[in-house]
Amino acid sequence: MAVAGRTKRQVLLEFRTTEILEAARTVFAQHGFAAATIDNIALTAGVAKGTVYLYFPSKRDLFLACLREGVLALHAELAAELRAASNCQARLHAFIAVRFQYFSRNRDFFRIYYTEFSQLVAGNAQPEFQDLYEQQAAVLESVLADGVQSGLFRPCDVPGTARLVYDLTRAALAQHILHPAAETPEIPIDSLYQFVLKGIGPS
Amino acid sequence: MAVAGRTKRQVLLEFRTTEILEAARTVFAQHGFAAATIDNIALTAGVAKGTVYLYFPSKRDLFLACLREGVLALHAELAAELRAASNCQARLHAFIAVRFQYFSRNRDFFRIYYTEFSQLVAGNAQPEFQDLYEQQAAVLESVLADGVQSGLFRPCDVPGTARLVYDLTRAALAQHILHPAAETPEIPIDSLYQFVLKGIGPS
Amino acid sequence: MAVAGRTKRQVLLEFRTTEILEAARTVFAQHGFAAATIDNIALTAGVAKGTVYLYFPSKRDLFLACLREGVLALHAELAAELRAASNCQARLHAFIAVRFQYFSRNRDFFRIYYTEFSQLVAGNAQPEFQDLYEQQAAVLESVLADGVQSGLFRPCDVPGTARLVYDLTRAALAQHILHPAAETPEIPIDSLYQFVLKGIGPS
Amino acid sequence: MAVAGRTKRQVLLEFRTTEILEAARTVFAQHGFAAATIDNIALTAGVAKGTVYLYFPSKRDLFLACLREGVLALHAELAAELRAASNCQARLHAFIAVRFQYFSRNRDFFRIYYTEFSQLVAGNAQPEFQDLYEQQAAVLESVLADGVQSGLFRPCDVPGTARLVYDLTRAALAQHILHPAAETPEIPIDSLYQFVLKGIGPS
DNA sequence: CATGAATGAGCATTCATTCAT
DNA sequence: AATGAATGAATGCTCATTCAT
Repeated sequence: MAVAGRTKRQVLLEFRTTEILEAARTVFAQHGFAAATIDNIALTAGVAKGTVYLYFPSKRDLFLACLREGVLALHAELAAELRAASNCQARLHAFIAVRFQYFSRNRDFFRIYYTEFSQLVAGNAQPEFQDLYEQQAAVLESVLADGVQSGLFRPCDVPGTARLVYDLTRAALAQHILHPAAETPEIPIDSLYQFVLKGIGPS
Repeated sequence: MAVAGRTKRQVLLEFRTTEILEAARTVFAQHGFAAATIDNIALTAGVAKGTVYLYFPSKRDLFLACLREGVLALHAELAAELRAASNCQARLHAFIAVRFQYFSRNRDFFRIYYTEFSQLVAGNAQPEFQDLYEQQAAVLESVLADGVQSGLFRPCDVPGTARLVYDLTRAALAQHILHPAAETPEIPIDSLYQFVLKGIGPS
Repeated sequence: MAVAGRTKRQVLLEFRTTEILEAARTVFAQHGFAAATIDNIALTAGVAKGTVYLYFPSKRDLFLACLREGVLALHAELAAELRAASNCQARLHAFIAVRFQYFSRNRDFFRIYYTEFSQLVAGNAQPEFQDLYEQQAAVLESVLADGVQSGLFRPCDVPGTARLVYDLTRAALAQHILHPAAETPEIPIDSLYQFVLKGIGPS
Repeated sequence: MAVAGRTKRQVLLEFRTTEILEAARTVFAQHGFAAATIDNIALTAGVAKGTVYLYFPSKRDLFLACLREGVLALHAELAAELRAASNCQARLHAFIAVRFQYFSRNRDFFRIYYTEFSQLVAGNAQPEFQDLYEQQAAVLESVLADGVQSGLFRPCDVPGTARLVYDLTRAALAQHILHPAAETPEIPIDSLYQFVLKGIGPS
């Protein structure tokens, strides 16, 4: 009973947390951080305003929780795919493909992610988010470093190029999410992969 | 006399406008649109709050004026360099170089530019800004199209690739502005240009 | 339980609404619409500024609510008295008497009512208020029409005369409220009624 | 020369004063006191904002000057007509007719007059205006008193009845100005006069 | 636990008034 | 005398946060 009680409590806690997080993601994506209101999020989540504060201490924290949750899920998917990839080129392809597919499935999250990323540029980002960002860059960096060592990629400034590729995929995604006409996420993936591999110079 | 009087007025008008615009750029860059306050901008500009409204009808208008001014100056510089370039590869290089150099010189403006750009992704951008954006993409597109036709670039989806390159430069700039350690803007330019031309694949 | 809960909420809602409405009436009567401030109203009501906006969406709405509430109460009293009156002359007397007595009891409201009425003249009145005004004029008109038909009143331009009498009572009330020396509302009522009936000409 | 110089100055002073006063009347009539702006008045008068303050020390003073000017002109016309009238009934008729005709010719002024009058009810009117008002009431009162004494009017509470008649004409005017359909000011005058004389009772 | 009424700091915007030219 | 740029106090309204029920 005691165990079941605690479990039930745990379940409810998680349920509410998820519920509010999802509502927040939707609202933040639609209006941006500043224009989103706790009222609107609570309404969307189907709870009272005060309830939001039982689960998240502040609006900013709620926003960051949205960000963290999405980024961690993305990282998990990416890690799985990278493990499954056989060589560096496959891992590079996986890096691009997973991000494309994940964000295509979670467009609301992408809007939040992209907006917050732009805060990085303004120098106002949360340290935690910056760390998550750096972490991903490091993953890609190691893929590139392996590739260069094994001769599958041509020698280059690995950290700089890693960031370049990282940023490029984000930028391409922004295009893709921005112009939802292209409903087929596969094509941009390969096209992007080819661009990264061969550039636009003459063969 | 009349001419002098009008000139004096004109001068004051321009002076104040510039003064306020510069203050606004600084404050918007530091805090973002929503968190910036007119009070703060006025204080920074060294004028009273009401004075700001003598020159700009609203906070939003002031923000857009910052954006417009910077974008137009950038476009002007770019147009001059493109005219001076001898062939498509030189023009592609100029496209990348001018943007890099302009934004390196105007970092506050870049923050505003980048943030507003992220609003494009959220679908909340001003039509005027979207037009300016599209216009630049079109410029790059024509450079690429010429290059493909003349064989200097390999055949590709020109509009898509143009956006890719466009977005890549912006993303690389974000990196560069974000990590101001690298005070030498020349290296990223060439490195970026090489990346665009040859990708990272093995030669 | 549910009923009690809902009732309690209902009670609080009505209590606060009334509380704010009364404060607003006082403040609007004292300063007029433009010079009244929400701050002052909130202070008078003993609530915070934001609370006012929980019950009324805007200053203008609050003002109109004051107006509406008072006018509707007046109309209700008038309707009851008119039903109780036996003939047209009695109804005319009731029309005058009820208005006199109601406004004597609600002087703050009269100030608001009278001020807003003057907006009618400037052509800036709310349509809703204009409707309420016209409605009352129509009531009096039907009293006069009946009276003319039954020979109790002499033939005349009924709509025009109705407005004349309507306006006259309002004007007389303004006098009465303005000079509160005469604390006996009965005398002006009969004196006014006699004036309406017989004018000032020689018998 | 000195005389001419002073005269020229005098002329200009009067010209500007009138110019601004007329503009103010128009703007106050259109927007009411609170919503009227000095900017708008200056623009309408064709002078700079600061110039208004050379002729009138404050917005409120400008408003009161509008009021005073119009009221004094009305009083002058009324005095002339009263002197020309042969007996009390003629003077009563003149009282009604002059006011009707004057305000019909000066509708903008009527709006200001009427609005300010409603301030009297709220107890916020300027003492000066109250005096002007009382003065007119006294004029009418003496007409009525004479009439009662000479048997042309039936005995009544003279002061109270004077105010009644006074207010009635103002109210009827409001109707007339409010519903400009009736472009013939003569009819309401006689109709009003008859009402005052005979009331609506059966003959 | 959940609620939602209440709070009040905060901000964009307006405009009467002043004063240097 | 005339101007109009500059001022800054004033105010309607919003919304994150708190807390009594």
